[in-house]
Amino acid sequence: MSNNKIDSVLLCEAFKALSNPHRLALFNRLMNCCAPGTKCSPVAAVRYCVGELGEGLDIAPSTLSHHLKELNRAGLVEMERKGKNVECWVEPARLEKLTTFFKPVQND
Amino acid sequence: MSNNKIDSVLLCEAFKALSNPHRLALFNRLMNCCAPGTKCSPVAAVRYCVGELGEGLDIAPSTLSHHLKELNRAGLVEMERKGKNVECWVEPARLEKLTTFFKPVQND
DNA sequence: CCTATAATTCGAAACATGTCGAATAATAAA
DNA sequence: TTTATTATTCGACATGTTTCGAATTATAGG
Repeated sequence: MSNNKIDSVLLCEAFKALSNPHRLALFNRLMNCCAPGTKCSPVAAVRYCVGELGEGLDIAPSTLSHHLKELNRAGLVEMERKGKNVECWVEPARLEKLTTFFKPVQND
Repeated sequence: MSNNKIDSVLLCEAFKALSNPHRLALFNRLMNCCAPGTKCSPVAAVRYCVGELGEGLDIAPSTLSHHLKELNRAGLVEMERKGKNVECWVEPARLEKLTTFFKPVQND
């Protein structure tokens, strides 16, 4: 099926990225981008800029930048400069990998 | 709905537990307990003992014990002594929490 | 009780991570 | 060009993590 060895390395890196409270909060903010009660596909994700994502988290800009870089390195978050800002959004493909990991094997 | 603050702490601890290659391998072994192509509910999980789980991982018994303890602390794995051995199995409730985290919010 | 097996605890060493402030880079606007 | 805004890089420090071997505990069987 799929290359299990490579997959587990990618998975491990994703989990490591999400293992920090600040990074989990940042990722969660990006993932649940829509108003509560509103349907929102992760593909059509809203693009926060770096500064907005850190609001209320009480961490230095340098620390925020570092965490976003980690999420990006892990393949969970994409980033693109847009003027003075840098926009961020969730990578749907990697998200899919994570969801399938926890599902029990089913063949029917 | 659910207490978001507590949930994120639990999630974070679970991700931290899975962020180590050895621990991810151990958890994966416990989760995919059934033969490939066989249906296997995580509820009716096979119970490996500690020593069996570490086979082929090339780590010291003390290290193995430490990692299992971490998985247990994170609420991912349950453990119970059975004679000389200690049996381990996946906690289905926590597994459910992880699967739902990645699902996009849907109200319809 | 003594021995063997399975697992855990403890202490130490090497290594990785989270955090900050200061300095730097990239862009926009006056 | 100069200034303001947004974000990143760098170096440093404190704290955590991973790993091992040695000692210890728990249990079963002679």
